[in-house]
Amino acid sequence: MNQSEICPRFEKAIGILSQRWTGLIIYQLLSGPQRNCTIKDAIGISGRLLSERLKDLEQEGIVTRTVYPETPVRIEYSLTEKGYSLEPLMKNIEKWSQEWIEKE
Amino acid sequence: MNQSEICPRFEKAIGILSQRWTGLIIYQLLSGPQRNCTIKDAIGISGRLLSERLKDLEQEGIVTRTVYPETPVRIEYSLTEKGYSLEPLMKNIEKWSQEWIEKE
DNA sequence: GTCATTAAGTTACTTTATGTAACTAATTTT
DNA sequence: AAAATTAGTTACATAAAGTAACTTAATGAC
Repeated sequence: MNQSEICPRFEKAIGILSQRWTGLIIYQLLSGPQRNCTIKDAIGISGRLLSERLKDLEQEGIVTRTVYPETPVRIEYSLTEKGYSLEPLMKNIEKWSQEWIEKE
Repeated sequence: MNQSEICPRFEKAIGILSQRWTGLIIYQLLSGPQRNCTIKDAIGISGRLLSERLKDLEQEGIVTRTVYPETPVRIEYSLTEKGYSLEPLMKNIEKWSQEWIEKE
C-alpha cells in the first residue's frame, strides 16, 4: 500500500533535484549563462545526457535556451527566475558539504 | 575532457542527495525514528530499494539502525546528528516547492 | 505442537536510466 | 576542398531501479 502523506509539491521538487546531474547543471549555471560545451567540460556529463537534462529543465521552467544568430551561431543556456530561486538551496548544500563531508 | 572545477565535497553531497529516494527517506525520518515498513508505506518505495538505501545511508553516517530485542524484535531507523543537520536543507526544499511548484 | 501471519531482508528477473562512441548538420578556418 | 568546432542525435552496452516470489524468525490462533 502506498498511503503517501508527503506533499505532492515537495515530492515533485525532490523528483527534479534528485535526478542525476540536474543539481550540478543548475549549480554550474549559477555562475552565468553558458554554452552546452562549457557545462559539459565543467561537470563531466556526456553530451547525450546534457541535452536531455537541459530539455527537461527548460520544460520545468528552470532553464532558458537562447540562440544568438551570429556567425557562428551561439547557443546559450541560462537560469530563469525560477532557476535562480534555487541559489539559496545550492549554497545551503555547499555549506553543508563543507561542514559534514570529509576531505577526500 | 573533464576539467571539473567543482568542489569534490559539494559533488559528494550532491551525489548523496541526488540519488533516487534518499531525499524522501531523510525527510521522512525527520519526523522521528521509524521502522522499515513505516517508511516504506509513507514514501512508496519498494522493500528491496529501501533496504539498499538504508544501508548506504548508514554507511554515510546519516542513519542509524537500532535493534530492540523485544518480542517480536523491533528494528528502528533514525537520523544521526549528521542526518538531522540536513533538516534546514529539507525545509528549504519544502519552502521552495510551495513557492515554485504548481498545485497538481 | 501445527498452521497462518507479520516484518525485515534477499534473490531472480524485467524494465528503465545512464554511459560510450560514432554520426549528422551547420559553419569556420586553413 | 579539407579539417575543425559546436549542438545535437542515434545505436548499443552497462548499471540502476521496479516487481514479485522467497527466506528467516518470531507470534498468535487453534
